[in-house]
Amino acid sequence: MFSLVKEDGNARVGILKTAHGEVETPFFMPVATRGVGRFVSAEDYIQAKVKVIIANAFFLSLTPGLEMFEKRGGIHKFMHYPGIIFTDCGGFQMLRENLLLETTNNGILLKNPEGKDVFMRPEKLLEISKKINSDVIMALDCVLPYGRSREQYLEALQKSHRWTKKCKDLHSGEQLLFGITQGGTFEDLRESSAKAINAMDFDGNAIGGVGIGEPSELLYKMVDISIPHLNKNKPRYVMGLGKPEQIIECVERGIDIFDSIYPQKNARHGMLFTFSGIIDLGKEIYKFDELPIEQSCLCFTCQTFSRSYLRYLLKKDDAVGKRFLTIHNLFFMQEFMRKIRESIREGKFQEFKKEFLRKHKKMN
RNA sequence: GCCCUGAUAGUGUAGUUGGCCUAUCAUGUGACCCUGUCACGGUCACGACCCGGGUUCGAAUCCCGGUCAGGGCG
Repeated sequence: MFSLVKEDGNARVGILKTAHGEVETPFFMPVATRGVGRFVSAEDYIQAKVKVIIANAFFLSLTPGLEMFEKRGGIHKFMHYPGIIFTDCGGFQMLRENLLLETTNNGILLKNPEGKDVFMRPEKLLEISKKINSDVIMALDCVLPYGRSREQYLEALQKSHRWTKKCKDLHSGEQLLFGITQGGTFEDLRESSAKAINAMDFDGNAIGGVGIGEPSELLYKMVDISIPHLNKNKPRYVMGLGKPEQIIECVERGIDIFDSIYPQKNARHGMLFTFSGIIDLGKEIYKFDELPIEQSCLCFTCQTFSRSYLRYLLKKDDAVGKRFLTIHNLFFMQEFMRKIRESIREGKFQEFKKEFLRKHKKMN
């Protein structure tokens, strides 16, 4: 399932094997909550060299509905994407006030914008996930917003561990199952959660409940505390991180998997990542600029369009423009991760990191 | 040449029985933000009463003159 290929400090390159092929870690997967990424298609993913995406079991169970997956033979055929697909569990939706109704000892009552409320519990999650037939199932966790009390995090952690364990007990078959740690920003809770989840022996271990408003230093601290207790021979995943500098800091600490809406959402608003720094395409200086976003970039957008045209589409609020901008950031993230892996393989991760961070700031 | 109508941020506008206008809204520009459901998103800042004179305690608002624009008549 997972094997290490090379280590450079705590950073490592590995291979994750799934029912739909294998992928090198560390990798970044874009978010396709309802089986589609905003403004991009499965074709766009392929062209942008995206090997893995993450969808959401909760939302997929609402529409198109589970019968669709049973009839079509799972999510891969349904959305016509041949790569690896993770599915998230619905735990993160606890942070959305408009979705969370309540939590009980057994699960989460979520508001369904399209019909009857859904009680998400381990049994239901696994039933859904089996029909969707994703490659990796994220076990059900209990997530609290940043800034709650220790008592609240402790109570949530007990629920989280109960649900996660239940998922593990119920699980069987070819799909991989990852557990998720919690504990807010409390060091002792993070440590005990990492130990508990690790002991449940999942196919991979995720750190959850971070990147939700806490300072980056606190995030790194939580990762530092968790890592020593998470089996080195299994993939480690920090959920929800999409800022390149956070990703590279976490890779340095031994994290293998990332996901986020961040690169896509910001692309649509004119923030483009390049290896020379961050471009804000909204700036007037790009009005008559015939250069691509990034001259060395091989993505479809950079090979085809000038910044001035892309800026024009951005200002026009045009959906096609949003697609082009998204494609660039998707491609950038894949290139970014590829370069990280290459540097680890060559034993030059530190140099790469230093050089990347030196350039990785806002241009203009 | 005469008459009528109008003139408010870069653009389009609200206000025009005088005070509550340090002037509305949209767009624009600038800054910051966006992290396991991503709205064509959010927050903040910048930016205007055509010019001159008058009435009045007080004028974007009323009066006079001018300029410009549109329309009408010669």
